[in-house]
Amino acid sequence: MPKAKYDQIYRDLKRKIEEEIFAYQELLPSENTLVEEYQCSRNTIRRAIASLVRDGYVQTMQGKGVRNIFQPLEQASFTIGGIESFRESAQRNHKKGYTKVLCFVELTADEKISHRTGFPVGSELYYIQRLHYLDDKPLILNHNYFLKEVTPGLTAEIASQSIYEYLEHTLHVTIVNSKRTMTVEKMTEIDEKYLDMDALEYNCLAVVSSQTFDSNGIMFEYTQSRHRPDYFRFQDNAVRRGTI
Amino acid sequence: MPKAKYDQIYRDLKRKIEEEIFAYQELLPSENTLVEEYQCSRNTIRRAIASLVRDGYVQTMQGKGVRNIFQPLEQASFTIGGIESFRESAQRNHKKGYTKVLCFVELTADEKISHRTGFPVGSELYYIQRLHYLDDKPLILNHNYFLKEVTPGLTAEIASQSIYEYLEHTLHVTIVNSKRTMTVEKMTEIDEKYLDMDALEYNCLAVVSSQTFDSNGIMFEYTQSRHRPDYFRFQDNAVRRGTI
DNA sequence: AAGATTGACATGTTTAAACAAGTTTGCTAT
DNA sequence: ATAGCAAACTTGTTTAAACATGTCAATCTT
Repeated sequence: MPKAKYDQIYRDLKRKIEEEIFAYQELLPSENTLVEEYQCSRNTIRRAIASLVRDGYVQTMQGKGVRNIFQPLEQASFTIGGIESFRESAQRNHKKGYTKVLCFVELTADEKISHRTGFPVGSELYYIQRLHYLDDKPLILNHNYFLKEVTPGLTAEIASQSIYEYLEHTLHVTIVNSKRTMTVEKMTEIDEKYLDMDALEYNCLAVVSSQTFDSNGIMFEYTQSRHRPDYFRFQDNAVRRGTI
Repeated sequence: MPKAKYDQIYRDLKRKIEEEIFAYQELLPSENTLVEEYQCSRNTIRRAIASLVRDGYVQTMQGKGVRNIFQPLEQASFTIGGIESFRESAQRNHKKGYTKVLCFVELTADEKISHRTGFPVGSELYYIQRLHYLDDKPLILNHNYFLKEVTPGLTAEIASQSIYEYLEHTLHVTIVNSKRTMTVEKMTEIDEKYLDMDALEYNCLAVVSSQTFDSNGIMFEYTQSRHRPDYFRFQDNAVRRGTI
């Protein structure tokens, strides 16, 4: 599937790091060595390495080399990060997940919705409320707004499976960019009703709001995901400017 | 200060986007046009644009152009994202911030600390507990562990000012990479004591744990930041693989 | 009028080369 | 023995060129 050479090299190096073929704190082979190994130009190697840096897998040091700083982390809980659908995340964590559609309506963005979501007033939208289960526990309450113009033909049936699969494979909408904001919010009655939080004494949720853009640079989705706090974990890697 | 050409172009384009010299949803000038404008090669332009993509400022579209998708966001609350110290964040948000040191001790990592922080057992550490105030409100309770070997001479006095300024300007330690994990945790008695949370009925905190690496790829800091939820906001931009 | 083709132009990938700048190593002159 | 230096590495920046691939509009064909 990945046809670009730099992407193949990136994946191969990433695998070797994850499988500890390169040890923690060890230096990777030099760029020129990798050029010979992969039979490509130095630029292509550097591009693959830049991706590993961005992932927090390695650290480059001018004059010295490229150090492996990857440490496998406990996957105790459900982890997000990157652009990934609930189904993909569930699969990656080897859990069985399913989705219940609580509400599926069409509506037009008024002033209030526009301000909250970023869609222009008057936009024709699908509004979907969904509950995501992982190992039979309701973990995420999702409020989705999709721009009808970009995502025509959406149904409750599709929403109970994977909306993203429908978008990508049927409508050929490609997701390119997603701006996310994470906050902590007081739990509402609706949250309490759907997420089994009685026994636990949390009164807050982790809330992830995201605006998603398609390949035309059009924002076609606004989603608010309300996560049970005991199963929420977000990973991130920040790199000093200049490396990418 | 930024001497690299691609970095200057990146900053200039970023500024033009922020000042809305390029309108939202407008296409930027084509790469070849920018090549003439900035008198550089196409690769250098492409590198600058790649940085803007990573920031979520623009979106590239093969065959079409580069679209500005930047929208100024409400900075109502304290925002983190990127590698930035508390002092820098406060300054960027035009708030006056100060820091109170609650505890400053030296200790050696035992099994328990090692497991929590990722430092090897036996590491000589500074452990610092700090409270960050913004506009006279205590917002963040910080637990810092610094590797003594990399950060010698740290004092409570320095900790009450800016540790990062000391590291960068006095010790010339450059921070390169920071792995962060965000979770939501139940509030403890200590949290309650220091963060004025009585009136509000939150019983949770936003917790950011981070491991920070220096330019030698050595992890020299582990920090757990416990944020008052009503002032916590984390921004992020996820990009589909292949763009960087 | 509708459909197909072509050419101009956009970004995406890859190579090659040169030079800059930081680190390490080992030799040399003292 | 050691301080200093130079050579041989390392990654970082920039240019130039070629070709691939996607988009769009004008034009040609039917």
